[in-house]
Amino acid sequence: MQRNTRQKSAVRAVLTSSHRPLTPQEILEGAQGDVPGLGIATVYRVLKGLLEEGEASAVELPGQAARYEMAHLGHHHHFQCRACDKVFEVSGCPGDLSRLAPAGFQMDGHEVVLYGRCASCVGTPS
Amino acid sequence: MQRNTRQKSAVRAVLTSSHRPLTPQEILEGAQGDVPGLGIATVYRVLKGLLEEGEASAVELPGQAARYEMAHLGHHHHFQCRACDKVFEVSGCPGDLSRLAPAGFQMDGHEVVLYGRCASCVGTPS
DNA sequence: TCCTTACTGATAACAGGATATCATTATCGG
DNA sequence: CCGATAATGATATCCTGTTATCAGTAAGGA
Repeated sequence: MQRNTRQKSAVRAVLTSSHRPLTPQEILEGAQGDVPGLGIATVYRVLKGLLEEGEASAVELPGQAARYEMAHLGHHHHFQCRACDKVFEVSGCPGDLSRLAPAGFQMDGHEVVLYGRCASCVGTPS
Repeated sequence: MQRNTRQKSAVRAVLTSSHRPLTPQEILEGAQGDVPGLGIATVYRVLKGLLEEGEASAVELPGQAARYEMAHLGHHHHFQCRACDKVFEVSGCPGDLSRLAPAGFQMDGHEVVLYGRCASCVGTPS
């Protein structure tokens, strides 16, 4: 039987209110506002459950630990700030890139990551 | 003083002859053809040197350990085969993607990864 | 050729991210 | 309100990729 716990709700709330993918650590810190004693193990357990149920999805970027976001309908990409390392959603998509695939290769998907400075870090010295 | 060793030459040769980014493990196995006793520590040491001198560059893909390739001039991307996991070079580029960045963000680069099946894995059952 | 010392190989140690363990807590059907 | 048990928190453990250690080896200038 599946129970509704304060911990699970808190994790879900943090993911929902943040409109960018979060690391388990960020989720932990955010959810501890609601559930002070929350532990990192629980965050991982809840995330695992949300992934299995399709409620959340993992976001993997080059050279980075996985981040998590609530599952959205539709294909989208991400922007990583080189100053604060936060990852943001990007709604657009360059479109069909299969023309780039080498001859004889069969392409079925793509990932795009944009890099630069987010609105709050523009102008900040590196 | 810097010495030219058989180990260093072997690593360089493997990277040069393979036209795709290789994991340290793949480099080890390839270079052991030339230098049977080669150890993984030496592969990492040589790679570190090549990176510092700009001879090689690291290729990081989402959720993957770093791979290495000899430094090329020019911007390019990669294709990862979902069947054999090998990574291949892609010469094209979708072009300027700054229109995708959220308003107020300052974009200075991008990464694109294509997924699918490489020429040798097309038709292979998953 | 000899000698200095950079380099090597084996392996222990490390790093971090994620999972397993286990006694305790708290959810929720009855 | 109880009681069975799912879920939790603290922490040990795992895991994989990478680096440090150190005695032994070999590159290359003299």
